[in-house]
Amino acid sequence: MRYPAAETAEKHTRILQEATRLFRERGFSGVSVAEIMKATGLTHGPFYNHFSSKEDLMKESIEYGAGETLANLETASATPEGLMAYIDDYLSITHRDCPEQGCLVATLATEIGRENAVRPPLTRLVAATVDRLAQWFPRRAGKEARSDAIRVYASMVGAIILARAVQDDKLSREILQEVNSGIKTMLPPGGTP
Amino acid sequence: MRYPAAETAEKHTRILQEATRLFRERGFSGVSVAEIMKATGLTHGPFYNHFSSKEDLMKESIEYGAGETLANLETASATPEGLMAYIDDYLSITHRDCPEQGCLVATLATEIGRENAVRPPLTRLVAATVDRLAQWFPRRAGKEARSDAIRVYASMVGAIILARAVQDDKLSREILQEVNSGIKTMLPPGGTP
DNA sequence: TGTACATCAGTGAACGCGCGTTCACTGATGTAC
DNA sequence: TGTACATCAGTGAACGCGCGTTCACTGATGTAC
Repeated sequence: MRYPAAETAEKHTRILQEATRLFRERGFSGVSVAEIMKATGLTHGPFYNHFSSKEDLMKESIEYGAGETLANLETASATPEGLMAYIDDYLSITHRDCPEQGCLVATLATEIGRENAVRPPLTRLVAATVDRLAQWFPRRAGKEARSDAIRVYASMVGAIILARAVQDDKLSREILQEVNSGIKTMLPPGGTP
Repeated sequence: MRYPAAETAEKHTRILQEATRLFRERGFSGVSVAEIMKATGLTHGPFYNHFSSKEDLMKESIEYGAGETLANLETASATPEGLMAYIDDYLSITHRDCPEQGCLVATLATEIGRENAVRPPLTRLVAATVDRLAQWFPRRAGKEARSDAIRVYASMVGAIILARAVQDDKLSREILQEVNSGIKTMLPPGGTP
């Protein structure tokens, strides 16, 4: 049957939201189209009324998630305290244990191959994150702001991946804690950008 | 038909080698049992003469690869120059482009869930790598050797994952280069352990 | 040493299953008059 | 404003396919005598 136009647009967004959540939780190949549609309360048939393929959804999902991620980073990095809190959250036990609400680079980066529609939006997200972080490191003497931003970002991504992988809570917490305190020594001691 | 006992043992190893190579290249779920067996020159049937399940192979594969990885690290880190070269290799374009010969943590860490036979051997690999690297950072004043080792390892893993994910060769090389030079400033300037 | 037979890794067809995707059909909505 | 009809998102069965896994069978090897 025919549905109101507003409902249709809303359902498109709902599929994207559920897909983004599930992809972050279990990866692209760990989630089926039917499961995503079930999470939105629909059967799997109308999926192809909204997206041309699963890969198309993956791409749109990354774009959707990247937009949210960058908006959060933008807001958080408006103040020095905000950026500190952002890094604390990224390297928190909560982020480690709840990937479905967390960084999509950390969960999905290894799964995209050399030929994949998901690469361009993910590339833009990484580039934009580096650019934004670089605005926060101009103060340290003798260091390039952008170099520090890249080092900080790489260590954050590496830390959350290692912390999630190891089956040893003590080691896992140690990784998050040590990388966090390492980054804090690089941040300007209270200055504004 | 029956085969010589020596051949059987050798085939077990060959399956492990091919599986380890393919898993690193395309992840656990990206490689089928039939494909692994084909790579060893056999049909897929006798797989279950060697392993009880695919997950069992994944576990043995990580153990096999971890042994190789740690042996390489042990040899390389016998001298300061060796460790430098090890880090250069890890953050090289070759390692970025040839995951099938590279670090299995970088390729497989995100794919293991919370309930997975692969976690224990991977945890041992991470713990052993941190322990080994920590032997190289006792010289810097005012820093804990183990803290530095964790920061270095996390940034290496993060850097290779980001460098592989982005579809932008300039940014990709920049990530590898900046993380590399960042680590070099942490290494003792030529001392022995 | 020669013969008869049990062993068991490899063969390859087959299994059940879940996947991504398709499609004939439904029926309330939106539109034309 | 009321009526007739075209629209099209949702339904749910079905598709072809590749997956992990199983199994009856093969036949050279290793062993018992």
